[in-house]
Amino acid sequence: MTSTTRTRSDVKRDAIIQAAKQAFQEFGVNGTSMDKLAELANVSKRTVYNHFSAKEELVMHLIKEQWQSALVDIGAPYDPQALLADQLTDLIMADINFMSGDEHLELARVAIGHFFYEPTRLKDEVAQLQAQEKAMHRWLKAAKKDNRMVFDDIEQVVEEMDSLIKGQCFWPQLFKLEDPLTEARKLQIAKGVTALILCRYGVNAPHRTT
Amino acid sequence: MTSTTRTRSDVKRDAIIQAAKQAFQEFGVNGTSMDKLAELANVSKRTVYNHFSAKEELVMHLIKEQWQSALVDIGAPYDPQALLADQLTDLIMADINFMSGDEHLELARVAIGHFFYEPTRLKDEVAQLQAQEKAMHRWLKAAKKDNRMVFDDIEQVVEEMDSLIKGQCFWPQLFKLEDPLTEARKLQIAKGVTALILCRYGVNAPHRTT
DNA sequence: GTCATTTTACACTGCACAGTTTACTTTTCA
DNA sequence: TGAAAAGTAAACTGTGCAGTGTAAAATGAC
Repeated sequence: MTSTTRTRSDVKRDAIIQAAKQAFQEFGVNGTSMDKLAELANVSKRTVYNHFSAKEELVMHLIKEQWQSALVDIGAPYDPQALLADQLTDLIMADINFMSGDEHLELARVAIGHFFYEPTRLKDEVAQLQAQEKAMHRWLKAAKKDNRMVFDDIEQVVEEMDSLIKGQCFWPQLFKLEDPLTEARKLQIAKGVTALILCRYGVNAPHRTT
Repeated sequence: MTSTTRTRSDVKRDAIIQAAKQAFQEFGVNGTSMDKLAELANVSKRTVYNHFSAKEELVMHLIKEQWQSALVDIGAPYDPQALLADQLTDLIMADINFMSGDEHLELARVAIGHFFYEPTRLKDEVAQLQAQEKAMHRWLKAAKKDNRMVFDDIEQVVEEMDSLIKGQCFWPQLFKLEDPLTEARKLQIAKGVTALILCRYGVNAPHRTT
């Protein structure tokens, strides 16, 4: 058992972080007073300030450290032997699982809500996420080199896939406009996106010139 | 000339509305005090309260009345004579022009920022926008009946198009992550979406079973 | 020119909330 | 077991801001 958080201090700290994550994502940073937060964490307000010298520091801890550590490496390199459709669906599923996972969604809600009116800072935070797209990038490039896909502008393809995925698995969930996705629904979406992309850019499909 | 706003009262009122739209979208409702707002509008604070009894009322005026009146009817019914691709590109262009128009973008920023942590109210506001999708809906249905498109689930097709459009013409602009779209770029995106959708659901394309 | 309406300046109330201080208690661990 | 470290409750400070009250001044209709 590596998990038992040791000192009482650590236990309290975790309680604060969990309560903050929960409250900030639900009511927003401005909608959560430090008194309310302390109460939710079952901790005295002074203890909160012993761990985080200011509210903003707590917010930044969530956005930087916690969100950082929620990042997942989306693996699976291109495999010339396997079916394109299967590989792509797997890649997309991995992306969907990350994007629509509770941890990511909650922290994204905190970050986006907090930086909504500060485009510069928001851009910085979002930038680190774009790294996730690199796996898709590499895979597409390999599939093209292997002559199983055809496209001029890889950025366009990535953007189209990204839009399709986020539009169905991220934005509606971020704003709680829709219920969380079931596994079946995720797979259905992944297959839909795969079909769309391969139909257009897979080698068997007819192409229209841009 | 129908435009000369008559009474001085109306002039002031307009100044307040314009200043509020500008300030709320840039700094957020909470980030704009009534004193600051009055100053921006070149109006005394008391005058603001003479026109709108509370801050929230001003916000709701922007979101309800102003946003309402920014709605555009996206016309063009299905035409069995014309090329599918041309018609669809036109429809999408109309959608893009609306979605990424300054008026819509600014009011959306006010509304989404204001209701970020109130999913229920946000859902209501967003719902009225979905009406815009009806034109696309009708067109797709007509094209299917005319045997020039094939699909099982029209909702899926609409959602895919919507994701593609918003992902490239709305979300990045809403958060000011990207520069405003040029006309050329809009057309490029519209053609990209058209190609993707027709390749998959147009009658000449090969189909994969879901 | 006069009277009603509207605007303005500015002082004022009340509240919510970030952050601090104090006096006291509990936990840790050497 | 006892001293250092961490936690607690509650009162307190200061600030920013929504909204009000008031008396004087500008505007406009007739």
